[in-house]
Amino acid sequence: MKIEDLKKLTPSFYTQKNVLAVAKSLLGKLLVTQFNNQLTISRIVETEAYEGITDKASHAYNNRRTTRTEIMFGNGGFSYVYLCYGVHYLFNVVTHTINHPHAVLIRATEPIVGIEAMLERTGKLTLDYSLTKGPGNVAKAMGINKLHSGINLQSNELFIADDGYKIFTNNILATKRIGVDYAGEDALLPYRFIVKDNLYVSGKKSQNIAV
DNA sequence: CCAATGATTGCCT
DNA sequence: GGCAATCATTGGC
Repeated sequence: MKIEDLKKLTPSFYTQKNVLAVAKSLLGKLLVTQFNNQLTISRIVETEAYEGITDKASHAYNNRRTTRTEIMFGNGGFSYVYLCYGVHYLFNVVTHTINHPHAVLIRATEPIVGIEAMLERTGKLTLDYSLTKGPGNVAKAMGINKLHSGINLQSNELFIADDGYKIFTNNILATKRIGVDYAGEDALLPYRFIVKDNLYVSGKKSQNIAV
């Protein structure tokens, strides 16, 4: 796979008003990073939607606008990366338009290109499903950190592409979001989307992958 | 200024 | 299943 063959998702994809539709559409798309000339690609299999100022689980809830979340208040199509628990970077895609701080968290992917680099970045010796299972692991394997917050997803170093791979609607499951119990009734919203039976989806025990 | 905390993970029992 | 790691950000004083 060559980077010039990959078709980036357009700005109008990201500025859609329905963040749930975007979160679902992102399933099956390719997350591409090329930092320091190292190409890594993985396929998105789990997402979570954060619906702006009315969503108690969102960093932008109640129009809370801070230095960290400022990028969410800008136009869709940019990355929002932040440090969680002082330990893990989580990669989000900003959606909707200016002053509508919606975002989609990428929670799990399936490694496609640059697996050696991913193993090196994560300090793993062998490939198993934990390599890109869970949002912290996705960012680590793809080489995404705080420096990559606010990047335009039309950039060549970080973007999402469509290679024609289709996920059918009946293979998508919606569940409540993970780790947002503090959000009261909003913690129950079915805003997490997963590819049915995909072994990289978070929450299952990892096992070795047959070669 | 400073204490509290989290959109998690992995190791321990 | 329980919990420690670890720190930028946040909000209160």
